[in-house]
Amino acid sequence: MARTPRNTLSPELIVRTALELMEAKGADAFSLRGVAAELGVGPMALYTYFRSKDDLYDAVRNHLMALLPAVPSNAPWPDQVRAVCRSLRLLMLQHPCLAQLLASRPLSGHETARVAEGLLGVLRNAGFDPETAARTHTTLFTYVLGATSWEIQMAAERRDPEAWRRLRMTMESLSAREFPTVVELAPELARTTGGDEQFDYGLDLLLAGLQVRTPS
Amino acid sequence: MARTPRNTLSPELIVRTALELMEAKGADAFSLRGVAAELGVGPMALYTYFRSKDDLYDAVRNHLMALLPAVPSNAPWPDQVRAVCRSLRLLMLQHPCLAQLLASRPLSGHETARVAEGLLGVLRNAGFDPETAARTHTTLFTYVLGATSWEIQMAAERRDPEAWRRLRMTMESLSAREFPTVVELAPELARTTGGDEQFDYGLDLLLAGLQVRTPS
DNA sequence: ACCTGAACACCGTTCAAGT
DNA sequence: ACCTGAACACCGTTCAAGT
Repeated sequence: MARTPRNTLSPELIVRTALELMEAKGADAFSLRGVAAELGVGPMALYTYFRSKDDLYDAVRNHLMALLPAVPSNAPWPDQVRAVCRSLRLLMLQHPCLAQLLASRPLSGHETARVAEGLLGVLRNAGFDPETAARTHTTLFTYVLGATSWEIQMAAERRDPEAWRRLRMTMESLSAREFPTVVELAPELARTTGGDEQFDYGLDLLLAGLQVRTPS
Repeated sequence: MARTPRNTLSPELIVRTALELMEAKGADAFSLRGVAAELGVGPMALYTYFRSKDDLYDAVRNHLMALLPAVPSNAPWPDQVRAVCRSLRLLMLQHPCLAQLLASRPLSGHETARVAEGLLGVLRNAGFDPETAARTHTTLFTYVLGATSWEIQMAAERRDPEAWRRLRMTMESLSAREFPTVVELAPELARTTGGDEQFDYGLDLLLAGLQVRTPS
């Protein structure tokens, strides 16, 4: 690793390098010392730009959340809601570490403001009162978070042959007397661990429930 | 810490001690060396019972998931679904580390079989076809996971004065031109970050959407 | 089998110092 | 201001050895 000359470091460069490392080796394997080594500087060089490792985590999370596209205008509100939720899921799928970053660290507020603004605006324009709009936003956001995190985890598990073998093993060894339905529906369960169809199914359930309460 | 005599260690004792440490200091601060110290043994003593730290994580997760109560029989199926989802949420609230344990490590399959069996059985008895039952189970499970994880994280943030101050600050400093709806609905948003009411709101949305497709 | 003790290859972070 | 280098207090885990 060549030694980097002075004054070539920047917050953006560090965030970009950190993100690359997280996506290459997984968010767990990531370390400040690793980033520093990749940049060809000593570990302490990073402390000029970030006060701590958590600070860098926040910066990476903000960097990723800023990539969220805007809400499409001129569409029925259910389609707009769908678009926001799908965008967030897609971003998480493209950057799997985002799920962990959103779940682990306290939020500064800025990152989630964009997705909140998108959803809340759509819901308010649709005629929902403030309380219902806020409740619906939290529900939709946490659904996307949970569904996509689970999907990512399951996909990772399928890629790891050892973990996948273990899962198949225990699924097959489940007592048909203790878990009759799980055993019976094993093939269906395997097919519903992720994918666009599964995500949209849950999203449509929420939207269908919401349309019952539609104002106007 | 007194030195523990031989043959007093057991997997159960280690799991219980690990769980206590995780709940006292948070899942992040938890370490094998810490557990060993608490038990009054050397770090390597634990390796007789667990092959690795991840192995111990799995054991703690299994231990917690086994605490899930059974599904109430003799009730309308929507009430049964509600009961299962609420039980899982309650378990997560009582043991906040469970959220992280479910999200971080690959699953052996055994832990989730019980909640799956409960939900799937209820849905199949209600008359849903296998595919719909499986899809609905995944949707409900991931909703509970996402909603409760978020709730726990927000509660932790409120307890940390520094993090809470930062969040309030950025919420108040949000540009009213860039984020008009978030600024307008700030009080409502603050009230919908968790709690029984918020959880049930989302759950009822899903159930309402589901009842549209009810067979029979 | 059950457990110890030293050692290895890591961490994040502090502190004093250099430019 | 920007960065180095040594040091501190930790990690999980391996390995050889003891009982």
